[in-house]
Amino acid sequence: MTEQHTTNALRLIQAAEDFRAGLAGEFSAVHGISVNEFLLLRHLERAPASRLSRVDLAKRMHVSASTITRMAAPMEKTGLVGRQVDDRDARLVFVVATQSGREKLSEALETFSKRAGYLFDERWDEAELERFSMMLNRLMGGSGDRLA
Amino acid sequence: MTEQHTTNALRLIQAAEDFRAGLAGEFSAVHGISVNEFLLLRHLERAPASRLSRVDLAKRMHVSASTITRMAAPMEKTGLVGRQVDDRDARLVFVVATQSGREKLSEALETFSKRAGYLFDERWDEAELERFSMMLNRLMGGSGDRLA
DNA sequence: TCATATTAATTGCATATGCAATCTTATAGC
DNA sequence: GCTATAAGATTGCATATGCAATTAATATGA
Repeated sequence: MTEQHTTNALRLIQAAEDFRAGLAGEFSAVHGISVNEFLLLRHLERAPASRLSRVDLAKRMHVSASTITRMAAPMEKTGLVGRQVDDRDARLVFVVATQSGREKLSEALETFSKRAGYLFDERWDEAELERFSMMLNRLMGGSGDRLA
Repeated sequence: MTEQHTTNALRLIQAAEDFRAGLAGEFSAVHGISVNEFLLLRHLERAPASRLSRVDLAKRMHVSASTITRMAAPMEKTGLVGRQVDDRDARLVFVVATQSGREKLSEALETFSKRAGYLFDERWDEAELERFSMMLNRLMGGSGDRLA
């Protein structure tokens, strides 16, 4: 029934935004990065050689290529990411995670996990968590470029 | 286990953003509104008397009060919402849905439902949809101000 | 009742982001 | 090999948004 689909999609959006909003303040205060910067680092971590071209990142993050250019600039300054021009195709400029960037991601993931724990803990048993995970996995379809 | 919580939260964010990104283009092209404007109208629809103060809307949408002020202005111009100053407390300025705004929401909800259908249909049976709905409901906790 | 503190809304300024144009490099067709 | 086309990245300009300061109105307390 369409009604149930609609309700589920609305709740999906709201649950994600509620969680993300709570995360934003703590990330900024504790780690000095935005949620989007965290997600960028996470995408890099899950990519081969910890690097992605700007267009790849843009597609994965649902933002424009110019946004990636502008996000990467200050992250290069603070040493979280580096820049690598492809040897064969000089148009490609990879964003690559640095050691510092990997450490920052690791710290931020602890905060993330703590909040994820608040979100699920005490209310979910293991079977439910597993089922929920598989359901979300199905929602995301077959594209291999996932955060998790 | 923390690992499972983290995975679930990451997937929750990604699934929501994937869906929302697809929605954005069609909303803009077909209905001439942004996803945020759609959500604002939806919050109004679900509020008593189809109206909410700016601070209430801001809390529900996880944006600042100034953003609500600036979102409402063009929506007043195009007639989607009106403005009502409270009789007892002259500080309160309600954003109230107009007939035109309700119709716009109704049209946009059709697009939304269609895409929600793509998202779930063919892959989910009714029991799963119901279970997923309840799971998301639990995630959102007890606050009564929901989109669904 | 008056002074103080609090709350809602708005506005200035800074940042973030998208779109379109541009630049550079690579690919395709001949 | 040369020209036309396409793709990746960047930049200019417009819009969106948050934070802090401001203004208006209400609530609180002596």
